[in-house]
Amino acid sequence: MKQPSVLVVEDEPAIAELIAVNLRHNGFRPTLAMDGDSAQREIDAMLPDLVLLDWMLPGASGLTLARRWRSDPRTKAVPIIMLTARGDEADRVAGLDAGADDYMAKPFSTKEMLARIRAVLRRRVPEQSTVTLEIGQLRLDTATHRVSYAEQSLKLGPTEFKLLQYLMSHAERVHSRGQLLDKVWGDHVFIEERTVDVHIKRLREALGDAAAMVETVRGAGYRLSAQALNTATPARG
Amino acid sequence: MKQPSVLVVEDEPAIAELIAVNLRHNGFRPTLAMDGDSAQREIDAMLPDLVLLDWMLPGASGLTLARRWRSDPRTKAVPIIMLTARGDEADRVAGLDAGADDYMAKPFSTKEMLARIRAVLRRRVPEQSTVTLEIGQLRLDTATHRVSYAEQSLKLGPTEFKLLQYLMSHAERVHSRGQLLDKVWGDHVFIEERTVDVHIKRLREALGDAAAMVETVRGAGYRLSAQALNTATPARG
DNA sequence: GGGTGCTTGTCACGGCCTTGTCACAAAAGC
DNA sequence: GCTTTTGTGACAAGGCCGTGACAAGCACCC
Repeated sequence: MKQPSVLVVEDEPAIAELIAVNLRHNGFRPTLAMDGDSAQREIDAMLPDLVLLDWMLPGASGLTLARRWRSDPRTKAVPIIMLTARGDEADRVAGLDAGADDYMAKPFSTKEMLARIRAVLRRRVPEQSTVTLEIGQLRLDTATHRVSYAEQSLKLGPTEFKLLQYLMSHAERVHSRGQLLDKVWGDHVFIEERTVDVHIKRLREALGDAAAMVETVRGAGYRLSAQALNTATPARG
Repeated sequence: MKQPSVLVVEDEPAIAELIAVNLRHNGFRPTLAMDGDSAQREIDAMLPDLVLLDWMLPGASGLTLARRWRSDPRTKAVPIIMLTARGDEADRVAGLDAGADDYMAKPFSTKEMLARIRAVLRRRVPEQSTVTLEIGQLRLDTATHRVSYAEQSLKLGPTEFKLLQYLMSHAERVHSRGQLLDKVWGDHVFIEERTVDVHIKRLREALGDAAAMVETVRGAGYRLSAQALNTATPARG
């Protein structure tokens, strides 16, 4: 899951905004709802990956919402973390009973919030699939995070790894800088297109003998090709 | 696992017998214990594959037993399902805190009980499949809880042992901090991801010469590798 | 019961690596 | 020759990771 969406149901604007800022800053896409009705509308519009649900709400209480969502087949699987007032243990119990996956007592730290969110999300995601990509003598294994060329192990940084992974899974095809930014960096980032050039250079450095497999297509972008090695530099006239 | 053994700790004879009958009918081998002391004796005599533990017990309470078993290296890996009285949800929280893998509120259906038992057993399977793990010169024996490298015996703490056990049973593969938290600590805990780093450090200290086998994969997680010792510093660029 | 030692989770600090950007050099196309 | 596009070295900022310190929890022992 690249950018998990989180629906934050919280009526105090200050707290809601604080939560949202922290979520956004840590790779989540928060949506805000100030009361039960708008929360329901948000849920109807689009299922989030997770709900942060305040216990005390104007309109329908958090408990009611949790119960309703849990009984609806469409929303049943969405994890819910309840936010309860400090020391209000009875609420926690009722919250868990209503089907919440976890609870947090206010006030809570940003770290705790993120830890719990990640833990709850983690539970839903099955083991990542193990894929080995192979183009010519170039081999990339996502499970072991290893890259090798002609049995020789190569060392690349995180970004170069992702870049190569994308190029290998779409080999023999030209990708514009914009497309690479979308697919490798994510479709929300604002990064200079020329930065791709720099990472292509770093990738070529790391690839060593296999550097020639990364072809430049002038005016269009880059391409990974198995053919490139043979037709490296045809004789010049 | 052919016929998983289940220790049923329950003081009401009628309920205990009902559970036992259902278990036997569905391919399990139940053992009964009516109180905390006899439960402890059963555990001492033979490790079951799973424990069904009633919260209310004469003698040591279920909570105490769960805590004790979780802190003992020998019994730490045995999954525990707590049985709580209906409406006594505060107990659930405490039970999960004490390290229970799951809880069931009485009364529960046979179907639910079997489903939860199977789910918990499924989660633990990898640990019970192997007795002696061996990667390179590193050897780990789950039965005797001994670890050695090049015939040299090593001493590691409980958490480091479990961490190494998981890494060895999934060697050469990169595991994110989140995955390690799930598999080694359990998926009901809320622990800082950075805490994994600290235990990796402690594991490396304990491993001595074999420390290099524990590789850091920047931006991805950790990996146990037999090759790590040979390829000390692969050339870059 | 209180002390002692071990284990464990958290934090803060610091160092090293990664990364995005720029400026300029080199190459390609016209 | 001139313009456009791409390669590349340098660099500052930030992120990631290793590590020592510390406090809380717990078992064990007197």
